Parts: sequence; C-alpha cells; structure tokens
Amino acid sequence: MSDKKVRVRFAPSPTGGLHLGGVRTVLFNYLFARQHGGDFVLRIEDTDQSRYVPGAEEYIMECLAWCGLNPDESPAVGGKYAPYRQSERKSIYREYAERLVMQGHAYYAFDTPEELEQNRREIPNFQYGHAYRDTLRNSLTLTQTQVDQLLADGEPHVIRIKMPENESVHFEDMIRGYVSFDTSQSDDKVLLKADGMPTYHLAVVVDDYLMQITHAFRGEEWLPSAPVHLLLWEYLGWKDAMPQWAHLPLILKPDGHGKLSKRDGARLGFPVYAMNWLDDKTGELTPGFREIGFLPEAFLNLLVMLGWNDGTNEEIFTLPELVEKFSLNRVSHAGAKFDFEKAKWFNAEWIKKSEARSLKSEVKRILEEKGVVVRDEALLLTVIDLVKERCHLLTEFYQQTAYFFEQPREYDLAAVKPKWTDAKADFFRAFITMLGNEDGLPEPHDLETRFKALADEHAIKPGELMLPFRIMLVGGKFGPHVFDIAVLLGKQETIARIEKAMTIFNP
RNA sequence: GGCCCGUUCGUCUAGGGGUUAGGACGCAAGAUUUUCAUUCUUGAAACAGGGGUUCGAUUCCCCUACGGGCUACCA
Repeated sequence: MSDKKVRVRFAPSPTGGLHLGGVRTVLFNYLFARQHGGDFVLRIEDTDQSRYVPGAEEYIMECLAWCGLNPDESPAVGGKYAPYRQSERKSIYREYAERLVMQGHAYYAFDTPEELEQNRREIPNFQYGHAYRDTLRNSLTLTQTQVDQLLADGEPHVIRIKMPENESVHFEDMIRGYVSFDTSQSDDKVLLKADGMPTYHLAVVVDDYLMQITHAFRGEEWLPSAPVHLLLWEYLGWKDAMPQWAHLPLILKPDGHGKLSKRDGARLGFPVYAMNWLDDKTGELTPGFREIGFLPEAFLNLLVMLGWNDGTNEEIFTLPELVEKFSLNRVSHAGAKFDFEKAKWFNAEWIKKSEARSLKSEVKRILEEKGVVVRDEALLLTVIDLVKERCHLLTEFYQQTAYFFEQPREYDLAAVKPKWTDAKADFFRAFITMLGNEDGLPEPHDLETRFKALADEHAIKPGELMLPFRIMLVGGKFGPHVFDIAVLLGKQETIARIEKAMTIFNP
C-alpha cells in the first residue's frame, strides 16, 4: 500500500436489526482504522427500495453509539464525501455503468424478469453469462439501431457486466492470502437495475473509489463475488486505487449448521441483535443484547474473540487494548459457532470488573422499570458492590437488589412453611425484642454471633433459622449473606419485615 | 450440480516437523459459603480419513470425506 491515509467503511443495508456479524464487522473496521490513525466511514446501502425499513438506519446508529463505535463520517454526521446514503447518490452510478457499456465491458439487457424466470425454470443451471447471453435480448444480440430505439422508447432495461470467458482473476486477501477464480464461473451480474439504482456490485466499487476507501472488510459470503468487483476496479481504470480486501469468517449457528440468523435467536432463546428490534409490520420484537442485560464492553469483547485472539491466554480486553493488540493475521479462517453460555461468562466477568458507579445508572433504570423506587443512591452503590459478582446479566440486578429498596413482594413459602414451628416463631419474637433493645444494629459478624447465641438459648440449630430469616428479609432463596442484608436494611426495617413475615408464616 | 472457503476437546481456540497437544466456556467431582452465586482444587474431553515427503507428521503436499458460503433487477 502507498502512504495513503487508511480509510475503512461499514455499509449496512437498513432492512432490519443489526446482528452479531454486523457488529463484529464494524468492530474490526473500527479497530483497524484506529490503530492506523485512519477514518471509519459509515455508508448506508439502501438501493433496494422494496426492502428498505424506516427507522432501521437510526437503529444502526444507536447500536454503534451504544457500543462506542461511532463513525467519523456518516449520513448523520456528514463528511467530505457526502452523501453517504446510496439512494441519494443514485445519479452518480449511471455514468459509470454507461462508461462500461461504451468500453464493451457491459451491455444493456432488455429481458423481463418473467422471461428470465422462465429460462431458469426450463434450462437446467441457467446463468445469464457467456453460455446464454447471445441468445437473449440485449445490446449484444440486437443491432445498434434497435438498441437506440428501445432506449429512446424508455424500454425497461438493466446494465450487466460482460464477464470474460476463461480468465483467471486473483488477489491477496488480508486474512486468507492468495485467492483465485475463473471468470467463466460467474454470471453477468446486473450492475444497474431497471429503476436506475445500482446493485451492490456497482455501488460498492464506485463508492469505495469515490470515498477513497483503502481497506475493505466484509463477511466471507462476499468472497464468490469478489472477481466481479475486481474486474470492475480494473475496467473502470482504478486498479491502483483498489482497497485491500479482508473477508471475515462467518458466525455460525450454535447447533446445526449455517449462518446465524434472526430465527436462531428465537429458536434457541438468546439474542442475535445488538439491541431490541421491533418490526412495525409484523409487530414482532427481536430481543437485543443491550436489553437482555449485556454491557457494551462485554458484547464487543465476546464478538472479537469469535475468530480472533492475541496469541496469549488472555480473553478479557478493553477497547483501547483491542486497538493496540488487534491484528488481522491472527484472525482465524474458519467460521465460529456462537456460544451463548460463553457470551454470558464474558458479561459476568465485565460486571465483576466494573465499578459500582459505572453500573449505577443502568441498574437504577432496571429497578425503576420494575416499579422499584430508589431514593438512596449511596445505598444503591453499596448494594451493587455487594451483589455484582453474582450477576451474569444486568437484568439480574433486579432480583438481587430490589429488596433493599422495598419489602418483598412475594415470599417463597414452600421453603419455610413445611418446617415452620411455634418454637421458631418464639425465637423470632425474642429476636425482635433483642433488636428492639439495641440503639442500632451491630456489625454483621456480631449480629450473627448474637443470633446464634439466641438460637442456642432456644435450643434450635442456627441453620434451621437462617433460611426463614432470609425469606423474611428478601422473600426468597437468593442474595448475599443475610446478616449483611439485615445491617444494610437497618434495625427498624429488619424488625418490620420480621413482623410482617410472621403474620404470613403463622396460620 | 458448479465454483470458492474451511476442518485441533461438545464450543471458542493456542501450537506448528520430535510437546505429557496448552488455555477458556460448559460439564463432573471435591473444598468454602447453613440461600443462590462467587472463589479454589481436581477430573473427563481434540489433531476428520487415506496416501505421500521425512529418520520422524497433528504440523508440509495431494486425494477423499465432511462442513460452510455463493450461484437474484438482495445485500
């Protein structure tokens, strides 16, 4: 490569949510750009009007913002190569398509979709390519005057690339190394559609050229069409400006086989989108990693480890560390099956690693969403530190912390009732009296000592009383050490909860 | 079908001509915790198969098998 400034791009189509593979591609783009002091541009591929979904573009921007991967140039923030939406660049593409026709590298095709469909039905392995193009209605078979007439009449037509026969096209992929193709294998791809919009093949080449892209990252599913793009760069006379390609391994279904898809998430019970995606037409909600309780740092961390490692045993990386350590030659060649269990482990690690204050606003939001009022934010901070190592997902903070701010809404009676006795009731009445005589609650350890001593006086094993006490305070079999909870709750609240629970436990 | 890409524990992967083939998730057992989780210890668990090359292949080459991708006026 020359000393040209590194510029990479991510080019999603606004047709739905942003899935794992998409975010990982963004991440690789971002890391590469940052470590070379380059630019990261976001371009919207909205040339297929029929699949365009309003709101999808804003959704994508929000996902990137959540992940902290904001582009330097985009439709939203602009940039010197605007516009960044392909639909707004429509007028640009025709010129290049026609230039290719003029040079003999492309041609007008007037076949209707119906005619093509019929061919595909009737001719086995039909391809619009060197084998059949001479038999179809295009500017190769029609005379110049016929073509001019059809064009003048406004006859619907597309422009197709004329793939050469038996030529070898090859290039050096940054991940895979030498890759080669026989041009006879590819059909004559449509470059410009009947509606005047370019297809991906034309648009990606023209835009990458015009936007000065130096390195292009995309999923492995694009590898087979690489020869078309390579030829286009050559035919357009831009070969020296062609970006270096990197085809990323795919993210696969955890069970069975194939690319991970939206459906797999619903089927297997985990998200495949970065954030919740609501399909307005069907009303269908596809859950996202953000809403299910993932930290963006953990999300990025688990994605980057799907197909990359730094060569050490280290698995937890911050974004700055990744910028420093990421390297394309350590990206694996094979697709990776997504494992939700490991994904949750990454999140748990990140929750443990995070400071309570950085978790606070999100935990508060989760609590308030469930109707829990958090008045004491200092208490919330203390509580987060107390429980964070038992949470794999942010959403679990609801169960683990809600009882610090309100009385239990429900009691796990099945855990106490069968073993509840009058003797135990007597113990707790005595315990309340004991607490009532104190100025406040002692340290958790002292409280535990007193609790056990009192249990001895009542000739009950302390172990028999711990669980009921826990249920009284938190409602269920969860939470940190019960005496820590009692002390944080304070004397009055602890007594109040015991009294309330007693009325429920005693028939 | 054709073309392209790929193949190390169940999963993510390290390694790379001579290794007890390493780590992580998950799983199992034990310790700690009179909840659950955490933590700690231990364990089971892999080089797809066949041919070469070589003194020696998991590692290099070829073939086969298997997997995946693409084969649209979708990206």
